[in-house]
Amino acid sequence: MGKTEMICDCDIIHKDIVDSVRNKLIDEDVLLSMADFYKILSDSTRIKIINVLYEAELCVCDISVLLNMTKSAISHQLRNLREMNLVRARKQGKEVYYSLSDDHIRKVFDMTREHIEERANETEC
Amino acid sequence: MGKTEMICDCDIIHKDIVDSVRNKLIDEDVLLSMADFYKILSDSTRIKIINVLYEAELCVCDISVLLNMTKSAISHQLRNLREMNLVRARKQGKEVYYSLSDDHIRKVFDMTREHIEERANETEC
DNA sequence: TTGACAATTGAACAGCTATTCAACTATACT
DNA sequence: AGTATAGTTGAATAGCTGTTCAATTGTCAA
Repeated sequence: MGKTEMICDCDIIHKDIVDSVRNKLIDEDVLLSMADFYKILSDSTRIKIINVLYEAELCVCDISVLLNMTKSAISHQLRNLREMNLVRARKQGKEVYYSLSDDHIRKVFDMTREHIEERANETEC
Repeated sequence: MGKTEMICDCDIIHKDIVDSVRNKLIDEDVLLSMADFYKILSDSTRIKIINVLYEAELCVCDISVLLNMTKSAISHQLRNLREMNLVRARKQGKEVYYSLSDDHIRKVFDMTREHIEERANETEC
């Protein structure tokens, strides 16, 4: 019964609990998308870009100065953020201005920030 | 004035905007902690572990069966999750039972899930 | 048209990380 | 004590990813 191939070599599996949990699991595609969503925010350069765009619409040049990184490095990461629909681009003359694509990312950002700063206070003791 | 070393080679920097943004930026340590927080959730195996522990306290064996992965792989990732205080371990006899360490991770998980599923609906058209 | 510059792109490289494998620890049972 | 099993650990490997560098595109101005 169950999987044809069992990688695990255990005897003590709590069959009833395992079966119960299995029925409640989230669809794997959704889980993978969630992981991808977190992944895009898990890089220090990208989170810094989100942070500066949180405050204003900026061109690649401005972001480069604020982060003290090359335009190339910034441009590569902006591409990733754009592909995940976290930022949008607006071209005006030679420059391209970037901004956060919607308010959802702001909420996620705020929430995580609060979480981190709470944790920082907790560990003070 | 400004940084001693300028990596960026731009001329058109919007000095007023850049200065204004710079004053509002979040402390770098907090940003790095936020990135680390996202990083721990950005792996498919870890997010699956969170998902199963969301439903019940489980031993390593149970998790291995549910994810169809070796105990070693699961154990390595549980270690990462433990170090980030996302899960806690309770030893009972030979087995070690894992559970989510608090409700905060549940809220973050729920929120992201909603976000992903909304996005999935939007892109249906 | 020519020159200058903002921005993008692709290839290469270096650093990181998840899984595998084997060895090991700890606990329970006989 | 001896055996079996749950779980952990460290080293090695393979795959992924962020930055750099050089080349290129697109736009503006003379």
